[in-house]
Amino acid sequence: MRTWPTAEVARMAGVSARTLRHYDAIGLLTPAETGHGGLRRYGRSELLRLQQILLLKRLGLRLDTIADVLEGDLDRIEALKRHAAGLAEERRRLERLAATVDATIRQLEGGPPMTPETWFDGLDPATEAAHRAEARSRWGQAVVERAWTVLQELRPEERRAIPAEFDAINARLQTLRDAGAAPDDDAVQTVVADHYRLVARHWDSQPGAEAYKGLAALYTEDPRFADTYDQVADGFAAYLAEAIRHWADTHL
Amino acid sequence: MRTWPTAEVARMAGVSARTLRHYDAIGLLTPAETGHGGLRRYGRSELLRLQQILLLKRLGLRLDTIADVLEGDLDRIEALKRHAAGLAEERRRLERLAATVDATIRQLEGGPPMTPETWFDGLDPATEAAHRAEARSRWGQAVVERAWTVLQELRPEERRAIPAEFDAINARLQTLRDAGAAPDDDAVQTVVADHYRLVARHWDSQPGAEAYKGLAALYTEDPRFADTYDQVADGFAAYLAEAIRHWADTHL
DNA sequence: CGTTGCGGCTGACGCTGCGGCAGCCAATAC
DNA sequence: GTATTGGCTGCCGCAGCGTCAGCCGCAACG
Repeated sequence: MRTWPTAEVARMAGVSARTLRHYDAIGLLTPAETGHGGLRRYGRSELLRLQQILLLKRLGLRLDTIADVLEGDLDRIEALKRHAAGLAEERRRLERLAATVDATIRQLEGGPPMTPETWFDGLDPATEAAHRAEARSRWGQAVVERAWTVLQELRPEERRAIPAEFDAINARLQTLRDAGAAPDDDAVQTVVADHYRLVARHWDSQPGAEAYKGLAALYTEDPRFADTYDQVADGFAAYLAEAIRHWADTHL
Repeated sequence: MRTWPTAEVARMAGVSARTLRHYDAIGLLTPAETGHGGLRRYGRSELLRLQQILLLKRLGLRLDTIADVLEGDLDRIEALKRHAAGLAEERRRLERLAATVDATIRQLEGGPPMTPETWFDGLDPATEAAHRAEARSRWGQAVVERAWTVLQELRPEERRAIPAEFDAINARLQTLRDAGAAPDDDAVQTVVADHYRLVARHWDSQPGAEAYKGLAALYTEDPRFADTYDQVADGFAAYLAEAIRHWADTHL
């Protein structure tokens, strides 16, 4: 049977000799014979297998998955469909991430600040779940989980509307703060009341003092939130949190 | 000044202690003080820096890029815009790749075969360029480069039309082959003449014998082409190549 | 006073798919 | 005799940590 040395196979297939050695090392493509000081020689069936490998690799399959497919442990079509699903998911993730990046750029350039519905965008599902679980354990189920599910269930036009309302409230607060008003100032507390009503509208029940103050803690202690709020103005998150705590203590 | 130990910072920021140590190791985030057996303590400014780091990381920036940004060596907006461009490119790549995967699935399930314009889809630009360069060196500039540029410059409706014409020719050849006709059979050679005219139509000049035989070599020796053609029927690529070589020898 | 436990530390390996380099061997060409 | 191919075997590097393993210091508990 005709056999070919490494370099020739590499040239024919358009891959490097290093790659062929690697495939040998991981057992993906074993030469037909290996003798005479380790010289590899590949036969026709190895070339065919290499074609299959490169075809599947071109589609983005992992090498171990390719091995499974070629060993018959895995159905090609099944594997490719799973792969396609993964690709679709990755695409969606990238789309969300790109949107978040664009929003950040606009914000840095002086546009409207980043909005709540982008807070969790672009995280992969595992990270996202971990963040939510972690947030839950820190501030209790009530605060984060409800806010989260509420955000998820809103219709798109509602989701787009909410940030603007928060922005408006933030702007009013920032104006008062610039004017030197303390967090427990009456004017500030009036705005906080609006903030509470806004939050309550998207809660599935009226938040109690604990839950509302938990939200305040969220603003300052979770860097993802704190950062967003502090980009309104430096220290704004702490200011808002202080105002909320005072309002909750006096009104709830 | 108040300082916090590793674990506490980790909890506040929602990252692992290991991550903080890693950031220290690569010089991205150095603790305010490190004493008493290597104990790390972070101050307020380190926390702020960590917030910045996590914000940028969430947007998908690489850690060394983040370092550059935070050191002021790189403009945030500039970096983010470059990143956004990269994301867009990656998305396009994934889209093309997904299309190729879908086409492959349909083909494996018995649909129409993969078409020439998907051959190079989903490769990253560097790989693609390398493949083309490599193909050029093997079969000469004329064959691959022209075919490639021609494919690139076609209008979409033309690109969609070409594969069908090739498919039709392949089907005619396959019929003859099934009937036992040799590659140099007159009937086969007539079909090859049509094939030549089809190829010539998309070439920027009439291919000579060498170029046309180079194309035949491409069909059998480049796994990307060979695989596609052999999925018409086993050994079809070799059959077609043989027929082409004979026709070229007698007609060009 | 010993032990357990917690919280911290420092390596070092693992993952993915090779690229690239150093160092060595064998056959061939000059 | 020697310079050139062409092949081989390690091993490092890449991104960003997760995950041990192994050790230290300080506290509480029996």
